[in-house]
Amino acid sequence: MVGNKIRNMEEFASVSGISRPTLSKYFNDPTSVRESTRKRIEAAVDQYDYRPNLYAMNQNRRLTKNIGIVVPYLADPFFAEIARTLEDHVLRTGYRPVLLGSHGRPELEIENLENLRLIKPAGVLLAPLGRGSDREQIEAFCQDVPTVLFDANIENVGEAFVGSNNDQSINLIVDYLCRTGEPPAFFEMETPTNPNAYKRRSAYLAAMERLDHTPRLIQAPGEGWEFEEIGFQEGSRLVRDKNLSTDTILCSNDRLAIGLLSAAYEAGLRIGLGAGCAMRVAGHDDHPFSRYTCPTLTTVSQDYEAIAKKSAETLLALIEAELPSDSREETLFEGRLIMRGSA
Amino acid sequence: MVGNKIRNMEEFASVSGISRPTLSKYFNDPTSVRESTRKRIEAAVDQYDYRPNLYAMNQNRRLTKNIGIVVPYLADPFFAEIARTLEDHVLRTGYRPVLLGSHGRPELEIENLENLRLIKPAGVLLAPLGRGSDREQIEAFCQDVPTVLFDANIENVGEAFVGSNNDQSINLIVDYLCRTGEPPAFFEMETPTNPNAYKRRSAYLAAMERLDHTPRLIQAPGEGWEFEEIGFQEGSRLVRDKNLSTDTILCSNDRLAIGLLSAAYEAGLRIGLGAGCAMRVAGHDDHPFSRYTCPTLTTVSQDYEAIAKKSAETLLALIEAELPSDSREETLFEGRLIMRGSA
DNA sequence: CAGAAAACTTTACGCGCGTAAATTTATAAA
DNA sequence: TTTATAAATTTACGCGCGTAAAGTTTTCTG
Repeated sequence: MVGNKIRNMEEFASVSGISRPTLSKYFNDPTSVRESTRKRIEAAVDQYDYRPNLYAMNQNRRLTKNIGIVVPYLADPFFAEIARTLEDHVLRTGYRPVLLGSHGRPELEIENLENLRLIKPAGVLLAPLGRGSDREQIEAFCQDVPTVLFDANIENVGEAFVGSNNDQSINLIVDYLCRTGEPPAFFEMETPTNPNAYKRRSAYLAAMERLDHTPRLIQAPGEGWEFEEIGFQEGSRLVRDKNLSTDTILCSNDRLAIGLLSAAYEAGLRIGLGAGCAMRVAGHDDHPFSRYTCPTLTTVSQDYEAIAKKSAETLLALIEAELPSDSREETLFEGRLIMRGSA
Repeated sequence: MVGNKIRNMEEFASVSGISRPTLSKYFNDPTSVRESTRKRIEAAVDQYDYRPNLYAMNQNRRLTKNIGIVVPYLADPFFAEIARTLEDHVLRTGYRPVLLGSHGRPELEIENLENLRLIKPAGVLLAPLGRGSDREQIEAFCQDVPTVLFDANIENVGEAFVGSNNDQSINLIVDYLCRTGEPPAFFEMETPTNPNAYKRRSAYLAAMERLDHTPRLIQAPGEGWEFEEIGFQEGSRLVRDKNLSTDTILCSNDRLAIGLLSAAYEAGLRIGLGAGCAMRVAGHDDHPFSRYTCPTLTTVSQDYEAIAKKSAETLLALIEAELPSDSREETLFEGRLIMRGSA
């Protein structure tokens, strides 16, 4: 440890014996300098504990090493988990993730994008709110900043989309449910926030038709992101009225299912597929909490890791290519059936 | 909308008819200019859609308007929720929140602080990991950057601490449990990650002693932040062995309780305070999911809003005072009993 | 309305780094 | 070794803004 702290790259250049332009190149991209020089620089960095001023670095660069990650709702463990995975992938490639949550509010989503503009990100990974999103503004943003959408698609917005194949996953679970008991009714929100919900609804309708069963939609009223509460309220009504033509309910997502399970429990209704059970419930997403519900929740898993990996890789490829891709790539990952106690 | 975009403050000064130093003052603190000038500037900002370059702005400033928020684990809805509340408070005061999660990893916690250094934050709100935290490094950081700790305390580190009064809240729930049934055993992690856990343990022991009951600790093995899983594992053992001297279990936090409830359900054990129930379970924190467990979880609420508000206010006062406070203030909020179905 | 105080303008310099161009040095290929 | 090529150095300028100092205008006070 040397007494005086290095104040800028100029000083660091003189003490390390390496010219400032070369140092600048190194800090911009360590692989852009010869290996021998890189080692010398890294030794000096360790010795003098120097780190370049982030603001001065980014001021004159057209693009920074920042990558924005925007999710609709950070308090939802599903998004928290996928955000965490994305952060890891971004970090590993030498970029700086900047995580922003939109708290379910469209105006905050736009504000987040505006704030991201200020930090001149190399690219953005965006999981849009869905229905509430201001399509025009997001589109405008995507014109300026390379953006990959994930989780929820907005047609023709962004350079690519990575999500899961709702047709396949809903088919999978409908098949399973029909094979092991009565055909399911579909439990969803009346006005879903998320476009996946619409996809899942039509996938359900198609699957039921294919299997020659009459579909049945149960639509819970309510707005916002308190899905458990919405599922609980409508679930309570459901178990009270008991005028259902089936004993099996497929929920549009796990959080609704969690609310429904809670309502059923309160009503003393036994859920599961064993004898003595009044009802079967299945979900969708393999939410982190779905293995601790009572009973544990049968669901379809989304491949978090694959979605995160593919999103990050697509964006980085886009950034490195330095030009907008000519075609908009859509990647869908398949769900896996997770058989647990509830159905 | 005028055709050409304004490229810098110089240009904006000429088109708006206000000198650049005044504009600079305005963007630094809108209240520092005369009201009439402020209105003129704001009109011009709207008209020309100009926003100053963040990097150039921050480069020469000793401190920025950034406020770091660091939490140990963003995938825990408790922290996600409190982080959200903190963000709101910070935004309202004209600062920019920068949210970072440590993913339960001490080295990442330090890295987060190092990254925060780079953006020269005006202050930091830190919920430390606890046991795993590198005390020395955090202490060094707090020397340089005004920091308020919340949720988990580290003795004499940071300018202030805001958390909840574990003595009071544990007393509250122990009292309640003893009054309504058998005195509780205490269910916790063998080696808790969080200092609150230690506080709660001793509060439990003291409360039991005060009430002339024999305390009983149940200590679940396991490391990391998968509390539900740890609670589930130890819970399964517990309901299998059934050699408990009481039918009432107080969990150190709600997430452990969620695991325990799940284990009990799997084992066919009925939880609650009614007749026919084999066991009572209570938690601590009023975790967002605790109202959807089966049965719903009786617990003690932490006052998220109050903790967030006080933390943010304390930090801002500190920043505005521009000098380290002479005494380290510790604020503890009281918990409220949330009576639900499980106990 | 005068005088003082506050707010603003003009002028000028500096921050820490990016980056281009010309030159020198190191490395690899023949 | 010579030669071609890649990499590093030297020199120089600019980015967009912070900010200090001195002068000017506006606003406030009585």
